[in-house]
Amino acid sequence: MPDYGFFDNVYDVARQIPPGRVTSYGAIAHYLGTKGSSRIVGYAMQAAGTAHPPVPAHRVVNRQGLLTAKFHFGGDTMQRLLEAEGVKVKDDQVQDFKTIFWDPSIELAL
DNA sequence: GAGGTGACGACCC
DNA sequence: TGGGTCGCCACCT
Repeated sequence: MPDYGFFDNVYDVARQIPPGRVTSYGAIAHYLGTKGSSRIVGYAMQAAGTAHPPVPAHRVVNRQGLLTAKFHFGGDTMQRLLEAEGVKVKDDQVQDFKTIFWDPSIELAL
């Protein structure tokens, strides 16, 4: 079996994010039990573009709901993807962030 | 084996 | 309220 590390764990959670919803790096890290590793989640997302199967990293934003990953996607690709799912984005910031916020520690806590 | 890096978060002033 | 600084832990070289 493959060496399932922290990255794969992050990918697994990110893939469970339903369309039209977004989550934060800290939320995923907290769900994994390592909230201090919020940076690791972001680092994992960097490799998410090369991960298989692909991970919807565009649904993951920072704690402020800001599209920090947008710079890595290149252009407005991230915003376009979110808007295509019904997520309203303005000024690189997710509108009604707390409303569409998807917390794995709650949704997957069952 | 050790050092450096990083798509963040929380604390301090 | 806003800006700046520190910490934090896994992956890569």
